[in-house]
Amino acid sequence: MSAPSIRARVRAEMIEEIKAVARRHLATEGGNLSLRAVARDLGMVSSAVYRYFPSRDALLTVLIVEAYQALGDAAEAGDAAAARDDLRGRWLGVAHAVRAWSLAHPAEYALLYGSPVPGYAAPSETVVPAQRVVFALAAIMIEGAAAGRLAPPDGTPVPSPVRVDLARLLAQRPGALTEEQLARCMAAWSQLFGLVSFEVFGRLAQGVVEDSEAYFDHQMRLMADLAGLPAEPGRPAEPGPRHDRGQSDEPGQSDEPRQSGRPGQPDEPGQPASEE
Amino acid sequence: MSAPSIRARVRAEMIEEIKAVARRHLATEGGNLSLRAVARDLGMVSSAVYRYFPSRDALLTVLIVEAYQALGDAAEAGDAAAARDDLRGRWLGVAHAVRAWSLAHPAEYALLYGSPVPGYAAPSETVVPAQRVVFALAAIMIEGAAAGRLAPPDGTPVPSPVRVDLARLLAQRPGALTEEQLARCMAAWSQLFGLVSFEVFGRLAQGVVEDSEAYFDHQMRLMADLAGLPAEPGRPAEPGPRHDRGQSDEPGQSDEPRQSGRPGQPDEPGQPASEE
DNA sequence: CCGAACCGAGAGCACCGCTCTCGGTTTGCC
DNA sequence: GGCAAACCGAGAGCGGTGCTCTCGGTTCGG
Repeated sequence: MSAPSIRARVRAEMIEEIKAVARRHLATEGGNLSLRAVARDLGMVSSAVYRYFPSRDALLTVLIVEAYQALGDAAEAGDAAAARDDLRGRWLGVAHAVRAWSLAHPAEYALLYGSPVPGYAAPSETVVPAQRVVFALAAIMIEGAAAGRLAPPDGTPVPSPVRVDLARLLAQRPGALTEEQLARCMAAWSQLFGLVSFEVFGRLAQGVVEDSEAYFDHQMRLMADLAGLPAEPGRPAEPGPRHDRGQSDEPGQSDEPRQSGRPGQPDEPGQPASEE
Repeated sequence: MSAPSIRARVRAEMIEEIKAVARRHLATEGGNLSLRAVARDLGMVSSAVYRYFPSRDALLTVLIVEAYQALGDAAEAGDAAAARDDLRGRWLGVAHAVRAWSLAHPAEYALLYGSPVPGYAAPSETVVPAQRVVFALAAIMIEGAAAGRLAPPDGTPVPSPVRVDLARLLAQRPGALTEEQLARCMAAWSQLFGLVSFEVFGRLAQGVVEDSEAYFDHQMRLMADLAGLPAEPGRPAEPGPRHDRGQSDEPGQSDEPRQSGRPGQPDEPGQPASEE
């Protein structure tokens, strides 16, 4: 079944090689990918690259799509690393996985969530993979709601104009969330990327927050509280979110070096039992 | 008093003119400011611009600093527009002012909160003006705490490593906030810029959320709940943020259409840094 | 087997940030 | 008032960029 001719094979390999070198350049240099430099690294002349990608933006686009996929994979792996009924552990697993991937790939993260690149607008093939992270968060809440383990939202109710927008979203996907719960899910989602953007783009670590991983962990726990996720696995929802957490372990994290500063206890920063 | 010679005067005017044209280019074209194009618009040759700015990055830096000032001015004006004891109104005023300025100046916002530009690292003169927004939020909470009008935080307590970081921050500035409250303030801060980044960079309005201003308003109200801000002016804090008034629609509460896009009150973006 | 498709190299275009040199003007000091 | 020094704009030029086009050589498929 090797219908693909030799030429087609080397073409596919060449495309992969160009993407690999481009990704490497993106990692070492900044976000301004130079097509000529990539060609130079490959021992080609710049015009030869145009046999494989019609423009530099096209190259960037496929890198963006693949970066979305990698980020989505990491997020789902972070979810899968926790026990199914440990809703809060899964939530934090997704969040920490997103953060770890982003810190390990800052230039690609900037392509996804930084300023849009000058000319081009994110093409349509990016919208689906871009939704995987928020869907991962929503899935956890949906499961919790189905199991009756989500604390009922209190506080400001959703006003009508927002309610219709959210209801339209909810109608698209199966799952039983109220508009209040979906709004909280999206709050956690934007909070997650706000935090990661601050950290990746260096607008946080001006010596202000020393232990940025523990800070991030706490912030995402606040969002878990907001979402109504139970603090412990297997328990039904409690109206007042308590907090002494069960297993200390949990994240796993699959790939990505995680570079968490200090190893040994990669996640779950020291949360002392009651107080200090 | 005109000690500045004629030459110095025209030099200062020239600098202002260059900045103005650069800002215009930034608004019309994308974020990749072309120094040659700016020079062309001024009827100069590119090398002449180097008499006034040592490099393109230096030009960008002063634009960044002034953009921080303009954003800070807008945020503080948004705070000042509400009655002093209407803590929630001030909170929402700051948030909506930040959003309005950012939507009105997307390219400058991208300089401040998007991907860092390739080569240069934000110089030190940007850190102080960059803190004005979060300080505005913190000031509201501090006043609320001093008046005993902040609902006590519930949910996950701050773990010790984060506590020491936050305690160091609290020691720098006067004001009586607990670490829990400061953590919530910073949550609202990152949430605010996460939301604005999503909207300015177009990662939200894929037809998903129709009424993005109402959505933003509700999200920031959720953060106000999280911060413990009282729902109505002049009332003391309520322990449990209740909200019975079960009408499906908003309570009286002056629905807060805020500067809803409608002109006539073009907000205060633009506000060119009230001079020094 | 041979035309067609594909491929890499090279030259070239317009643009970029930036440097340097060269005359002309303004300034400030003696 | 004169004059050196500082300042200024124009121009040429360097190395870099994305991209186009042409030209030979290779491979594919009918």
